[in-house]
Amino acid sequence: MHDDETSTGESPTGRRPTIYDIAERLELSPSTVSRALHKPGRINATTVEKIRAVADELGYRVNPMARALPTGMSGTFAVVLPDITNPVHFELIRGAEQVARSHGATLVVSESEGSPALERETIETLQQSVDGLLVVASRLDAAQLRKLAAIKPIVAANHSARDLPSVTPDLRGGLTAALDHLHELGHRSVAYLGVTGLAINRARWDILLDLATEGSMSVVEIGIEEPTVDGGSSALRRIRASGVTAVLAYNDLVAHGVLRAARAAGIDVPTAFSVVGFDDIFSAELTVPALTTLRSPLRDIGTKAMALLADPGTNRSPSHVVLPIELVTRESTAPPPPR
Amino acid sequence: MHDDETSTGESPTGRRPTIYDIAERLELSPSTVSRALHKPGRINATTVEKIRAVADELGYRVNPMARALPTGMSGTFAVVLPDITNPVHFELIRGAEQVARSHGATLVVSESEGSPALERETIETLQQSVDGLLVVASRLDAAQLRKLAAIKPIVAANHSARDLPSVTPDLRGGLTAALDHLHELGHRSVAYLGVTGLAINRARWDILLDLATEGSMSVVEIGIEEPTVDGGSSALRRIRASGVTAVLAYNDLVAHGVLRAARAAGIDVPTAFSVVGFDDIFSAELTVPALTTLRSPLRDIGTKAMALLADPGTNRSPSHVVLPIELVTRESTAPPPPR
DNA sequence: CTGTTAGCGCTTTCAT
DNA sequence: ATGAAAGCGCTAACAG
Repeated sequence: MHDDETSTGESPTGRRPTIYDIAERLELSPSTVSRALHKPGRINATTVEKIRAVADELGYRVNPMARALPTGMSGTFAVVLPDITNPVHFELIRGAEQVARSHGATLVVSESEGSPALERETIETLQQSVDGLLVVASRLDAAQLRKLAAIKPIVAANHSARDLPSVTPDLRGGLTAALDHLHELGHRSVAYLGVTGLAINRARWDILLDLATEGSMSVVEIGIEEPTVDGGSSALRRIRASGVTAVLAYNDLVAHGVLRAARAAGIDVPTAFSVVGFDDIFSAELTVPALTTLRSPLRDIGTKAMALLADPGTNRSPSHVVLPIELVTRESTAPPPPR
Repeated sequence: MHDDETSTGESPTGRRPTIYDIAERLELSPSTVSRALHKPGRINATTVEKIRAVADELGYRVNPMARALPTGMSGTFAVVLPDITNPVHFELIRGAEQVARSHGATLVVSESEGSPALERETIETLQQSVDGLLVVASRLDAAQLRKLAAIKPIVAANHSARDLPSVTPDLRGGLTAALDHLHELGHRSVAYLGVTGLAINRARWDILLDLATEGSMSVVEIGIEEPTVDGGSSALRRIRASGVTAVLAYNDLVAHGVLRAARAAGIDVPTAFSVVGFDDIFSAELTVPALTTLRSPLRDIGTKAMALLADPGTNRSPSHVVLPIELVTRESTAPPPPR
């Protein structure tokens, strides 16, 4: 059996060829090879040809490390986020990955486990080897981030940071739509299921407070520990005790948890109370009842944020991009029970 | 407002200090600093102290790039997978990330979009800057992978590759359990909803064929294009046409799709037919009916695979680790309809 | 225990 | 259009 049918015929040795190898082969200087490969136009067209030919005959690839040393540019960007397991982040990562790739860059993903200290540590370490960082749902405050950004550009995704470029969803718009929807259905008192201690949570709560004051809606906060399915489940008793007729969940995972707990307890949603999620992750339409949720433009946030980051013209100026949130009405919201 | 309360007092300049800066400050040689920081025991304890002190006074961090050049070790590993968006990969990535971190290494995640050519390209590029690769659900054949592995170690995760270390779930065991379960319920004909053209798919199908021959079960394959929710939905008509009373889905996403389509068509699962998923992603228990599924030890696969990869003693020897699969029985399976 | 020297692979003046 | 040489930050012999 012959299994040698590879396109690029790399040498059998375990060592990758360098520009020296190809320079030697052609009796040229390494600098010429370097230029031929990366500075179009500055070298005789026919020598470029030859160099190219030998390059892929040898299966040459530039060594990004070696390249990064003199230039200070690594061609890689990092995204650091609190929890890589949260489906919310995936579309964001994917958007970012796609844009990074279109710039010929690589993406590094790193998790900070929701710890500010670890987040800081991660950023400082990563800064040595990337051209910029995408910080998602940071647990660090604006001042710290600004200071870190002095070394390598940082753009904030999914949370705002005063002095940094940021890409965020239009929380106010989205929350308004959700509250209006609930109000139209007849609800007058809603609970917000938030994760205590997160900056983004505070922002939402503030807006909700504003909105409630404006409209004729009463709103209470029910704090949960973790933005997970289990976190949501654990809140059921308090939801029932609070007497609200609708709940706004921190995210879809939490909403899933509420649904699961309600179902387990024999409580029908949306008959007993309505549930609105946040994010519209893929499973939101698969539950029963299917989840009414605020669709956050995750993919676009990732795309936009990476575009800002990859462009030297924008990655330092604090431009705040705000993307619209859409209310997706499904089955988990209905008029409140008569009382 | 004073906002200077950072722990490590880094210099106001945008340039990170090097070992030269700290060597100069202490009138030592750079190599002493290098050793003090990374070769414990070889340097006078008190000088190490001083060096440490100056180091974090200056906010020093090693530059991994500079370090990688002479050593050939970058301290980063890559995981390349077909689709970063597939929840199946979440836990695997997370497991890998955790182990990588415990080795002080960074993880790069890269997507190949299911294209063999792009996968190859991605691997070759990444090889220059990582110490090893975790290739998940590869679309490349064993020969190609073996050849690529000549440069940097590759371990195969979630699919086997003859000459490479691999970590895979016990497909045969799992499928046996699923078929037994179905058989006990009274099913005698099942369809396998596979993604045509994937190596791992072929493996499953072969096992299924084996198993069907052994037991008294007839099995047909229904091919779908993509292992996604939509892919699953699109198969409903063919499932109904085939006359089978149970279906084994390629993964939970596909199963979700079948459930969704059935629900939309007013067909009740499991009354009309049973559905068994694969993987047990977090949303499997949230659907209605909750999904009976084969729980693949994703997290452990990630953990194990990265452990093999990070250990120079194991990352070249083709050890095949097989992890057990567990059948999780929920609501989507029941006796077949009487006929 | 510590200093000197050379180089990792590539880019980049400065020459020619 | 091409070459020579220096250097990016760090490590690794090889001396002392």
